[in-house]
Amino acid sequence: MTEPKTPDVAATPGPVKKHGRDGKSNATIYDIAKVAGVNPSTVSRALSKPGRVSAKTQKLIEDAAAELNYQVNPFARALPTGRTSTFGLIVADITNPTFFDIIRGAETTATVRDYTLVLAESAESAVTELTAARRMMATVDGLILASPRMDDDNIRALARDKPVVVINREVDGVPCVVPDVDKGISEAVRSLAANGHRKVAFVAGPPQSWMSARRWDGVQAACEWSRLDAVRLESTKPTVDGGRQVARDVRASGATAVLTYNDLLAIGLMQELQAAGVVVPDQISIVGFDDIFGADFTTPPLTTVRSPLGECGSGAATLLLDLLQGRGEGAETLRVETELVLRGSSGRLLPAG
Amino acid sequence: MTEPKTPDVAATPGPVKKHGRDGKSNATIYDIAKVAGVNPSTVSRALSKPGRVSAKTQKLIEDAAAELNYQVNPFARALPTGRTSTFGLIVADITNPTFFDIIRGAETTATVRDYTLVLAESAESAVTELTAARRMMATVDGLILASPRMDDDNIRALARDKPVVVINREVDGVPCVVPDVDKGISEAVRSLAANGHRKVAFVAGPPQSWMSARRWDGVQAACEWSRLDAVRLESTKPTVDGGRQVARDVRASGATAVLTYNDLLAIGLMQELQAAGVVVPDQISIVGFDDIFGADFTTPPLTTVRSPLGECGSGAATLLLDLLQGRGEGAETLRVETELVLRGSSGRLLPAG
DNA sequence: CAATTGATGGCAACCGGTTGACAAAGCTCC
DNA sequence: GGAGCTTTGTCAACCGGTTGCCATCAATTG
Repeated sequence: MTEPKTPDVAATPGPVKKHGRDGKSNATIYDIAKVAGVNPSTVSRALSKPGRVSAKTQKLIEDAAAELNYQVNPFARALPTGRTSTFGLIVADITNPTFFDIIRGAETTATVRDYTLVLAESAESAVTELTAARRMMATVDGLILASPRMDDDNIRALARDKPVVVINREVDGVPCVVPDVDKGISEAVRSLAANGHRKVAFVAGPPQSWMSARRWDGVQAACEWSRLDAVRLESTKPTVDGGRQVARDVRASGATAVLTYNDLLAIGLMQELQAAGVVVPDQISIVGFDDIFGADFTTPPLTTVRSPLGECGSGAATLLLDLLQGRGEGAETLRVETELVLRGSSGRLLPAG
Repeated sequence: MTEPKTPDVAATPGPVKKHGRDGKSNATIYDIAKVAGVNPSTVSRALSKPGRVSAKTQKLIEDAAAELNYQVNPFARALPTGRTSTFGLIVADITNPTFFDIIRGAETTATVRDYTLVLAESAESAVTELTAARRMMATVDGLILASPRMDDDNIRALARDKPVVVINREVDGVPCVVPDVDKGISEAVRSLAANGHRKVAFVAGPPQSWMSARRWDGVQAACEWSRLDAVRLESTKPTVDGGRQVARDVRASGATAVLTYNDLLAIGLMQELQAAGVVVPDQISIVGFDDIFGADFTTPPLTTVRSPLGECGSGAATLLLDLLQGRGEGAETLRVETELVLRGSSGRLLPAG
């Protein structure tokens, strides 16, 4: 049944492949066609073009397919069509828990809609990122870039080739999913103001991060509104360690409340301050960004401006898949809300003891 | 140059594909052959079989390929060969941070060796897992199963088809990567014994988890060695929430030290105990497993038996790729060491106040 | 100098599913 | 009963590499 069509080569069996395709799992539409007594192309149509063949033939073919437990060969399908039912997700840093939820959201949506997720990381390097993106482009139907580091033009160039969705950054002409930071930030700043704080520090993230710039803008605006002083501090890297390192600057700044570019910085900062005997939140209030996994493990648990990361991931995937399946608009930007998650690391400012 | 070979169909242009392959990025070996003045098959050989063509022709072809900035079409290659330069990783639960490091390790190794990682999750369901595995089998060269929930026979069945590597479980006849828990556990138990504890509770994980069983075995053995009492408690699910729920049982058990199946349980348990006014570690010592991201965010930071998860991921990927590239042995098991990470959640037992 | 050998490139079949063109069959309607 | 239209299935080309077999040609050897 499944013998090769060229009987002559069968004479030289060749090396026995340990994991050959000689199992029972490799029925083709030709096999089905033979069993059902129709032409292979009819089988193809029955299996992919709904309604193109008569109900009777349809059933015949489906039965045969089931009997042979047929599964399409994705490569054979991808070759002529270009469709792969696969999309790529490139994250700046797999180490960073911010992306965990994004990955999860994207993966879940992919599975639900019968797509497969392919994952890559750029190690925070624009060059690596572009390389990975190019490589992926060949094998996927579309691409999601989470917090991309490459410049806008490169992103648009990729988007010209296949659908691309960007997370955590706005790029003209490309569909994006961005948390709208204003609501969360203004909630946070108002809460700090209400607790008697007068001077707020913002610990910035990587210089090339679009989102860091947005957050600093938002903090400035909100502070102006609430008539608070805002100072900006720089971090070396957006990690727990970076947070520890910036503690000195924070104390020197004289601010009684700190917002950090992300939760990792906040956690590191809090650890270092507490180690130095500073009581959080009595002496300094700390507010992070993102509400990553583990943000509530700390003592006190971290107050943070939550970005719905899972929603970002699934939203981006949905946007992309809609685009792929032709029911997408164009380059629309999906805005998701941020909100303040009030926990223990921020609160009333007590008079210095 | 790149016009279709059937000029008649060009008369009916068809719908303009927004993301067609009409860009400049789709040179084929035929284009190269034309430029270099050789046969397509020669191009194919030059590009994949080292030394099969003369150095002169090789150069000619490589230049032409570079000029056209050619990239192989992975599908066209996969179709006749079955090779895809891709492997799959199925994790029980993307939500669970245990897998983050595993994913990262596997992804890094994949990239280094020019493979692509495809990710899927099974949502802790054996059925979903098997479905995902089957689906993947069609598109990957090999598979890594991290903490699989399906039974041994199904794993072996998959392994018969293509190379499979299992993480966090031992399956006869299949290469595995398992943390050797004994060292870490005995360190942990000895430390507890030295601190005056006499009764230790173990909070178990999912009943079908191989690793949970191993850890319980290890705890029993170590306790016997150190002449401690060991009691086993059950958790509803291996999460922070599950840890909270088991707090009542822990207190009722009379144990002064607890080892939990994983860090999430430990963290939840600690939160709940602290909320009830129990002082950790003065009244109860808590030891987790895995040393996941965030295990040191808690106050006190969590003592835990570290499994080198990243190493598991990269080790499994290496094992798999070696197998794929023919330099693997057979079903060898890679054992990685565990070690006690002593932090603040365990320590000397103070006399009850 | 002829014969043997090895290196090199070309030919053509093949992987498995897709799709435009077309023909046969079925159906309606006058 | 036949013209005209719609359904349904077949044919064959095609996607882009891979590879066994063979022809060619140059190099080596007796």
